[in-house]
Amino acid sequence: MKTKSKSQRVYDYIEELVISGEIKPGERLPSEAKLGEILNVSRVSVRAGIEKLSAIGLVRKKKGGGTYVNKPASDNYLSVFTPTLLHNTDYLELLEVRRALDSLSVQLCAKNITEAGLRKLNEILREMEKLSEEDDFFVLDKKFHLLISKYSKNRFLHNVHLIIWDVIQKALRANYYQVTNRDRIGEHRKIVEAIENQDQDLAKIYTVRHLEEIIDTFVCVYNQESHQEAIRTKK
Amino acid sequence: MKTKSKSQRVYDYIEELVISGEIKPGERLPSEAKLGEILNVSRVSVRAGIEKLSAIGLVRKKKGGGTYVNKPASDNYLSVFTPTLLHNTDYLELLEVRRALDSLSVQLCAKNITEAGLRKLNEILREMEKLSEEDDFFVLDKKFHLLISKYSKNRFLHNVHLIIWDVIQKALRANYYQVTNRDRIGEHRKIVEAIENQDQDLAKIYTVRHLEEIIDTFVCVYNQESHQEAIRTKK
DNA sequence: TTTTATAACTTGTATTATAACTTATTTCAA
DNA sequence: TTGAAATAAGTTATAATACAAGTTATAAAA
Repeated sequence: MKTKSKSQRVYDYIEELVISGEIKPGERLPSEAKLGEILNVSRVSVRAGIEKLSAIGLVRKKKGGGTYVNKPASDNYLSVFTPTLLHNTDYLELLEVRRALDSLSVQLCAKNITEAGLRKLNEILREMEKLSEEDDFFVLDKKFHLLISKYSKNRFLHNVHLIIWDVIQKALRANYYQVTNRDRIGEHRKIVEAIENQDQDLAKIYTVRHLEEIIDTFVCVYNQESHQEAIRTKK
Repeated sequence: MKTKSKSQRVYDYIEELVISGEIKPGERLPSEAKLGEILNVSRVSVRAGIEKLSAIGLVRKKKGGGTYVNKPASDNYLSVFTPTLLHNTDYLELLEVRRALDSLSVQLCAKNITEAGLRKLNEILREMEKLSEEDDFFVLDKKFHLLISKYSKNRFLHNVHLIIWDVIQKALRANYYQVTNRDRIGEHRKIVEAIENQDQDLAKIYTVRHLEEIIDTFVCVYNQESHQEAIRTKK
């Protein structure tokens, strides 16, 4: 029989308090000192347990103010997954998943989009046209696709998209792949037009095509690189 | 300008080491004392940062032995997280995402499945037929679909599926919804047959149908419940 | 060479102290 | 009585030190 560590006991105790509803989102946990008293452990162990809970986003700590149970659906919920997913992720695999999920979200978006949402999409398109720097394009690209997934009105789907774009962003930073975005703006515009007409099928078609263009570009660049790598190794 | 906490600096530093590949899965981190020296912080702060990383499963601590970077896709590395997702997730939204992702994974699976994989799938089918308890069915159901996603050979997709099934499992435990699985076995068998014939399209069709059956059942049960709820409220 | 004992190292927990920040209370002036 | 400012009390963040408990590397012995 393996004995639980003290910090784990703290973790379990608080998790139970939250899941059982004894402490509701927005409410404050007992102070670290009090928890230590209750569970008969030192403040060090209490802090270790709480640290974990805050890492997974169940609670939020406020220096000097206490520790609070998080309201669900705070934006940073899923971002904790990123590092784990990242160092295992082949970018092509991720794009394959995106093709499936973007198809779904654009369909739902075409059904549920509002006037305000459409204005925002068109605004992003205009900003894209004004750009020259490749880096800034990424920011708009991310904003564009996350906006679509947001208007899918499926929060779980949106959350998964948040993970994905977080991974993409970090992959970019880590230079795991190179992007050449050429003329993606036209593809984006077609998608928006289809959404405007609430044509779910067409929106899906354009989105799949968009993703496949991205995949092709990536595969192309990737092959070039490994080719050059092979040449370098020969020398 | 908000200054980062020291524990966050530790967190970021180690995350960077892992993402950049400087420390690879399975390798050991510098000791807490050494990290504190490097970053010029106390061991308390180092431990706080590492605690978070271990909560999200990026690293694994071994008392007396050191802290190691986790190999990705270790079975337990997502489970810590789920309670947060849970009370925010509408089950229907999740099923909608599953429909999209299961379609993809079954297609890839039909392409990439091995003899051994097929044997395992058929074995699960046989076990399902022998069952009576509803609870045990869930375990097999989960195993079945995760096996398919595993043989998609897309690790990112598989990871997302791991998250999803973890959420489903906890939702079950928390009685957020009721399941009535009736005759899902036949649907499973058709999917396996399509995979055996490496017929990607057919496998996809059966999977979509399977998911839509599940959705229908859920909607049906859900409506009944809210109906009864309405009656209770009236009294 | 293999086994065993030892030493060095590493994480887990406890204690104490102080800094930095937040919240509740009290005090004082208008 | 009200409102603002000052104060006190409470809370998390960090540090330093100590020791327990487990692991790993090294040295000694068979």
